[in-house]
Amino acid sequence: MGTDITGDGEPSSPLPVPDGLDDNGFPLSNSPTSAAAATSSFADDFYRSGIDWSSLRAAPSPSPSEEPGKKKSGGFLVQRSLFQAWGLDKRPRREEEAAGVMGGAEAGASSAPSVSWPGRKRRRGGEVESAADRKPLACPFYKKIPGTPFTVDAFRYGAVDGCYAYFLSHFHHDHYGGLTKKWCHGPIYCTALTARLVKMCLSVNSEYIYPLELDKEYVIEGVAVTLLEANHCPGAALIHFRLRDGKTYLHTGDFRASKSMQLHPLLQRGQINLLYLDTTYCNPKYKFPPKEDVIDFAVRTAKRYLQKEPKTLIVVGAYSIGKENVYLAISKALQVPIYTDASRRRILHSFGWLDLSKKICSDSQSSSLHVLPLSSLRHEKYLETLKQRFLAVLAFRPTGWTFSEATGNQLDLIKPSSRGKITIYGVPYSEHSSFSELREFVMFLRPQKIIPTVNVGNAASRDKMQAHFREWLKGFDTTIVPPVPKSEEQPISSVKVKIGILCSDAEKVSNFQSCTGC
DNA sequence: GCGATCAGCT
DNA sequence: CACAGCTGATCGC
Repeated sequence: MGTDITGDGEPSSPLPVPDGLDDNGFPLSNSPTSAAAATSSFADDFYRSGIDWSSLRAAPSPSPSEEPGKKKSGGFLVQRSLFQAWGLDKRPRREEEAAGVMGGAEAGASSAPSVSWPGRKRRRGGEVESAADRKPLACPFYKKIPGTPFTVDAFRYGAVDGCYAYFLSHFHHDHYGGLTKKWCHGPIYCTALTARLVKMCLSVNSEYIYPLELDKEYVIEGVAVTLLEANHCPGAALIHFRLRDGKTYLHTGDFRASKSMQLHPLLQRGQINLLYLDTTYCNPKYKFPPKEDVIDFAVRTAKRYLQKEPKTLIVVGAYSIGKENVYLAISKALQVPIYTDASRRRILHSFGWLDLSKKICSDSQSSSLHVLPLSSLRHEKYLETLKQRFLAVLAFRPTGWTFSEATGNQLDLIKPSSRGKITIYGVPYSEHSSFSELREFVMFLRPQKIIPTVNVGNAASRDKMQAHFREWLKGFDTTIVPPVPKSEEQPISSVKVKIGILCSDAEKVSNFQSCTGC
């Protein structure tokens, strides 16, 4: 598909990787299926296309004469130096173990390998390896940003060789997995909202956390970095990188593509060399309506049920963060406060989203609108206990999975599941792009190359996605319009923001801007 | 006991 | 299917 972007030549000799993984962090199949071949051809394809992935590779044998501290450009980056520079000359004592090498759910861990590969610890049926025997996880190549010392959402691999800056796209478990209060592998860059959650919920040391404002260009390790609203959960960001040589990459983290994104000056047609794409629903079978329509449907449904039975408890299922607009809209429409437990209240209040905060109450008795973990919607205990105060329960389970070929965009065709006085509606409220939204986004952007970041654990699924990408980009030449006039050395940034100074908590809070995507 | 991780599950 | 977790078991400290 793409033409050579860099002409930088072939990557250097591969890093030593743990047994059982290829040098991109993909598991080597034990069985002689086509999966192994397809895996390597997938990765090879990216290598062949001329992207220089070598910058994230440590020198084959780190030269002892290498000056401590980081090298800004050229040559290899040696992680060891960074630890020395920080006086943290210590690798983690226990490397993360090789489990879910595909990087957790967002990488399709469960579709990847039911095969177990060497290095994976077995706990059941068989011998148990000791922790010391375990091999470290390899960071998969699609989490690394070529030509930079950056990774995105790569916290479960311990210290990643050559990585000086760890970006966190948003605060969902499958992206921050591995982040704990013991984190000491390097600075973490994310939005201010995500930064607060990382500190509050994971107790990560503030000295490692660097909150960035949306739409502001920062220069980090010589690379211009801008975070953009991702239209996913509060604090979620697209990450835009502009390298010194003019190459431009966009990492979508998790996002829901929208028409308004096309208006962003950094997302103009033909300006992205490499797109790391959230391909969660990159399959034509995933159709769902705009979020507004789903919210409208939930509000209408709630009103209808309340009319029939005024003593109805409305329940909205939600993960830690995300889906706030569903229950906020119901709260506003029905003029009822939102009850949820203390831990979620703490998180929601931390958003600094005043409209939401003022609706939250801590007394379950005084509210007929409750927000629960999605898992509680299965257990009927909670619903049962509340039946003492309410005569009926109407629950919403908002997820992009709630789709049906038949219903498609027709919300009124949704059939709830009912048992007694308890009714549960699965509503197709998605915080990821639908297939058609993905297609429109990609066809607008016309990136030179696309790396899917979700559903990559399965070779067949990767091939299907690549086929879609080819189709979408067919007929367009892949010449990238330089985002800046091609002339002499470009200053990397018009608005330079100093990075490397730790903000005080007060500064970080005052920097907070209300969540535009909410 | 506590925190972290994993298999299994939805 | 698997969103983005949760649960219970297990391990190291």
